[in-house]
Amino acid sequence: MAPEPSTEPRIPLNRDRVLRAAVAFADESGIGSLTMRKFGESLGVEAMSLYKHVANKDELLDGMVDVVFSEIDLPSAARDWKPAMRQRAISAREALSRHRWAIGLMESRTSPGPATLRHHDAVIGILRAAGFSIAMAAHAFSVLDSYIYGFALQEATLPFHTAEETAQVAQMILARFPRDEYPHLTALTLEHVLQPGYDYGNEFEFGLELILDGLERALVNTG
Amino acid sequence: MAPEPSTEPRIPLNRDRVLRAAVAFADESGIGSLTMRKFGESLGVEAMSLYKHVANKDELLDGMVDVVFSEIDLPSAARDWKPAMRQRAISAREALSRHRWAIGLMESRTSPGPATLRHHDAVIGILRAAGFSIAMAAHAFSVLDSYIYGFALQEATLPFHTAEETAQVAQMILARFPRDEYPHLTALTLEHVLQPGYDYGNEFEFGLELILDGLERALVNTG
DNA sequence: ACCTGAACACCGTTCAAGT
DNA sequence: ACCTGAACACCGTTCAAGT
Repeated sequence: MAPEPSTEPRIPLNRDRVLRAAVAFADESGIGSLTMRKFGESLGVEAMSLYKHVANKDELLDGMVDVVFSEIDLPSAARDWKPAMRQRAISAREALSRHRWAIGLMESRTSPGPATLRHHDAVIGILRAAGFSIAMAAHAFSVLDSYIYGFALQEATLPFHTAEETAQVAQMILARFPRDEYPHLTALTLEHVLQPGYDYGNEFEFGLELILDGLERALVNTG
Repeated sequence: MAPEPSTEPRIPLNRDRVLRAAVAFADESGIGSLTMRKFGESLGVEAMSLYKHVANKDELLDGMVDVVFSEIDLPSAARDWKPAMRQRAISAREALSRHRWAIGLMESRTSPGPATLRHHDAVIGILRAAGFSIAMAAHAFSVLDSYIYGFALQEATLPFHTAEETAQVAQMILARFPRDEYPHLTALTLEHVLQPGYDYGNEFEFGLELILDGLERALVNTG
């Protein structure tokens, strides 16, 4: 009853809309500027109205991480386990790269949301169907997710994201200490990182294939 | 409260002492309770006195992470690359496990401290001496560190750290949804996680050996 | 029954006033 | 020249008062 005045095309908020708006806000302004007041203002509501949809800020942050997880492709059960795991790893990295604040939130996260649980369930299901024992499926899950999250964390930590920024930052760091204090780090920076076309993101696939090959070997040897 | 007795010799603060005290404070009370005021109070000084030793709170957090890195064993150049990398990985995990707040801080970290740089330099040096090409040393560095950090992140994220907590939390999560909603996750939890003696930390070595073996293979094949 | 402005108990950081 | 209490501009969250 009591319909909204149609002159005001105000779409009512709900939990889902709040979470998606918060993700967009963090993408644009950084998680550090996401305060209940400023975020509320961006939606045209008072901060206190947000508490209608989330119990508190922690729950908002939990929900945001779950939105990011929902963007990760569920691994396809129609494919062999290896391409399925490869695709979901790449998809996970892309999602965490689109929302760089997400990985830093995971440490303080209290409880996994439905998208997270659904994703974990699908991964375990595919590994089990491929013949991994329960223990080996747990091993595989652990090493793959650790790698994905750790890589995302390193990418988020990098203070540069373009070639120019890379050069600038590397020069600045190198200039801060005598050249012979960290000789190997200096050499690797000069001869590798500062070479044209360098992009740390390209390192992801090397490690991913190394791990997938290792898991294949473990599956063949011991199930 | 509890004003310092003027008879007690007051050891003057310096940057190093402040950083170490902050690490101990975060270990005990959690990084969430580390405010400049409360931390200052724990040292018997006003919050403003801390700004004598660190420019701001961000610099304090940066310094704390560097203290954690300084606790990681530098990899020994006297050993073969594989045992050297294994030992430093285990040492890194232990340090990050002792100071669980540290991994969550890394994402917002602005610039690496001397302990971090020294550590990176030693790792690259050992890999190069073992015959890894520059590109392959960069690959190895990336996959090893991603794995270590990601594992630490997952461990810090786990809402349980003892067997009883594990059982409690698992039961609670399982109770939250119908048993057939996440069947594989449920099965793995019941048949693996809730079995006596389960400790997620034990998963670390499986992935570590898998990665070290993969790197050895890559070294033999391509340098 | 709902909404929200004001208030509360905090933050990090600045700075003028005091020694 | 140093130190620090008070102040400033924020926070997340509560709640009584108003509709």
